[in-house]
Amino acid sequence: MENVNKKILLVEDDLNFGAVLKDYLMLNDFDVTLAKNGMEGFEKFKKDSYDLCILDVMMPYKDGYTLAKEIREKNNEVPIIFLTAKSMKEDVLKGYKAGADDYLNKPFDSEVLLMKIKAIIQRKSSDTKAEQVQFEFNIGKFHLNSKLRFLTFSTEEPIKLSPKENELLKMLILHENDLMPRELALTKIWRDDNYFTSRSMDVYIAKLRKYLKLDEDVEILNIHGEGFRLVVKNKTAE
Amino acid sequence: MENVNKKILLVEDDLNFGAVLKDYLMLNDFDVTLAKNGMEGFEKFKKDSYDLCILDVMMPYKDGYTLAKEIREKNNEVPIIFLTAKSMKEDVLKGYKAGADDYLNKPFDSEVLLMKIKAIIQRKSSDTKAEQVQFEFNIGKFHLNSKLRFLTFSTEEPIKLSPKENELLKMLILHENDLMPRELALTKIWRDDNYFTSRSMDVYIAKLRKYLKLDEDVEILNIHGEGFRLVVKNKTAE
DNA sequence: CTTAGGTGTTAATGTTTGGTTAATGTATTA
DNA sequence: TAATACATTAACCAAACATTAACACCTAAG
Repeated sequence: MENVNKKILLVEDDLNFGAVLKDYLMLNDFDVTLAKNGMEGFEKFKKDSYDLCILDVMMPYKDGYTLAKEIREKNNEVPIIFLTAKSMKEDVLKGYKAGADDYLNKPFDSEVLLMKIKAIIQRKSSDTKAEQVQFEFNIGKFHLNSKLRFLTFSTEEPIKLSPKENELLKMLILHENDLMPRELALTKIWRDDNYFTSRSMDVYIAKLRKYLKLDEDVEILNIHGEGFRLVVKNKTAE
Repeated sequence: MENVNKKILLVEDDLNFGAVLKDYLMLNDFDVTLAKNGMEGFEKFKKDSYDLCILDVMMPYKDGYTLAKEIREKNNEVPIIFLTAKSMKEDVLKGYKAGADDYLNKPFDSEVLLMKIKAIIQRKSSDTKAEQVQFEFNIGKFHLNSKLRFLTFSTEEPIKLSPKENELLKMLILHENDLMPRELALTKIWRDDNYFTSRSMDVYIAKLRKYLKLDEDVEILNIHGEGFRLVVKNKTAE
């Protein structure tokens, strides 16, 4: 099934209900992270990248609307579904203003939720997937086949890349000459942004630099505190 | 309002209700095309391009689900909202399977519909819009790329700026020829306004002056007790 | 079952960069 | 002309980055 790897952030203060819902979603092959209040939810959101957020409206410390607004400030793309016991018009309007994609009244039918999730995720991913089918790239005198994870330099034997090397190089190429924010690579590739994943990423940058030495016109530069930049010098007409 | 030019295809067989809804949406600055059944709806869809489709489910000749599927075959992007009198679970599921973005039970509140429309359309357009914050500036013979933190003077090698140098220069440029209050820079960039941060800022002003010496027409002047002013002399037409 | 190879993380160590503070001097204003 | 604001250079420290090595884990072949 295609739900594998789709990550859902579920924020629900009713621990009982939250656990049941989490189990149900995991049975349907989603990768679910449960947070028990808005505060915790936002922490988890910042640390990882999700394909969908399901937020309870009524929560202590930080309600669902407030959380949604904070999430929207960080990320204007990720779909948000609200869960609420009330079905007051004002609440619905408030939800949409906070950037909701959908709204569900409790108690709701689990199959309906599943359908909504699928509909929303499918729509989203088809938006971005359009260009994401590309897996062959030229960079300097190199050619990257990111499907086979082969990096080829002119006529030399192809270099076999590990999954992480491959993903990182691809992301750098997609930002060629431009900043690739460190945080982007960490949340998208490492799926976590902390001190250790950041050190790990440095190691991979070093590995890629070693490969890329074959072409002296290709270089990975650091922008202190921001991220990395893959540059190609002496570019001849493409 | 930003609803102008957003085109909605409304397919509704109840002519009375359809006309009322169309008027309501047009009052809210949408450009609405009304079709009175699925057949006509599909014809109109093929002939023009819409930002949103609102489909009644129960219609003679061709029901809303069938129409939605036909629309999806032609266009996988356009958002679809279903209207239905029934609220049976099966119908809801069927709707999502047909590619719906949302679902509304009749009778519904017109404000809620409006909110859903706005939420959906806004999300769609923001997907493609790619937030364009300004990060490139020209000042005298210099060019500043504040994303890469590069200050370039004609054909020379770019000068790499530190984050603080970059922020400060950007703020000066945004106040070109005008006073940039010391206090503004301290609160925005240093996030604190005291004796030491103020001395620190002086150090950065000195650094920037050194860089800017390359163009004798560009200068940072002090306004005693107030702040600084970035001036460009001998300005030729821009 | 054992082990070699591949993959990724953590550790250890050194280098670079960025920012503050200090030291010293000059300009402005009351 | 004293007090305050600004200017400039240099010294210093912490954080970010770079690189190599060691380690843990898994898988597939022997």
